[in-house]
Amino acid sequence: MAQHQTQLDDVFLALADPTRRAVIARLGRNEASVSELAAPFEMALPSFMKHIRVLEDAGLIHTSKHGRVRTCRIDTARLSLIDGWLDEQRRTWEGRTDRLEQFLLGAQHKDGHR
Amino acid sequence: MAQHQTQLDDVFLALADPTRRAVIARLGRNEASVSELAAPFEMALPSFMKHIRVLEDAGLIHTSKHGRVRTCRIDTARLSLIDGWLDEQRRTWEGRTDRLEQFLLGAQHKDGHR
DNA sequence: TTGATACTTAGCGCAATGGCTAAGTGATCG
DNA sequence: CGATCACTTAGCCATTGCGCTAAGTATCAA
Repeated sequence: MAQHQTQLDDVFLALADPTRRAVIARLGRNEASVSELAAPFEMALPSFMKHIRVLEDAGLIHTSKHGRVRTCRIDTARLSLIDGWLDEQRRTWEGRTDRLEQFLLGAQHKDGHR
Repeated sequence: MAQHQTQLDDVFLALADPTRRAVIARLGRNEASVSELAAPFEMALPSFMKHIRVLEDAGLIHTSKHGRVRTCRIDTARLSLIDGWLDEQRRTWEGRTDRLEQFLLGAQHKDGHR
């Protein structure tokens, strides 16, 4: 729960960057090495590596090194964290609509409460 | 499309903070004034107002001022931007799975899947 | 008209982000 | 062995994020 909070922080923060979203989109197709992933971008490799690290810290990707090559894989489950949060919000505001309807239907008056 | 990118940047960034997610959750129930929204938090009002501004700039909420009270409302449509992006990713990696299955089924060899 | 209320503006401080270069490490190739 | 490749580490720098206080503005209430 408390952990859940900072997990969402990390996931949302990680996705708040076009480079990192592009990496996620790319890894959706298949796994890839760091340099394959970096190729489309103009930035220096150390800069790019920071993005990889951010994604990994957020749990959105996992990486492993074989020889001198680090291979990156997406963790699709982690993106579902967002689904969960979104669903929670939707339940809230759909509930709100229900109560609003009850209010509008039930109390033909002026003000019902608060 | 180009705009779409920075919109996602702003939305994800806005949600990468527990205070702001709490505000969104709260506004899911009903609209509220700034000071009503700020009440549960310990931070100073100017600090809190920055969060409101970030949410508004991201398009996640809209605000309007009547007298001295600024009222905030959620823009549920904006959260759907995220749904769109998530769906896009899912289509990508589900497509990947299909191709992987095709490969695995086409070439009956060693392992079935996973 | 005076005072309280509800922001609002301005500006400070510190930590984190996102870019860079330079130099290092450990494979792999010729 | 020596060169090359694929990162990796270290450190610098500018900008941004998120908190604060102090002071200002505009309502509204009495």
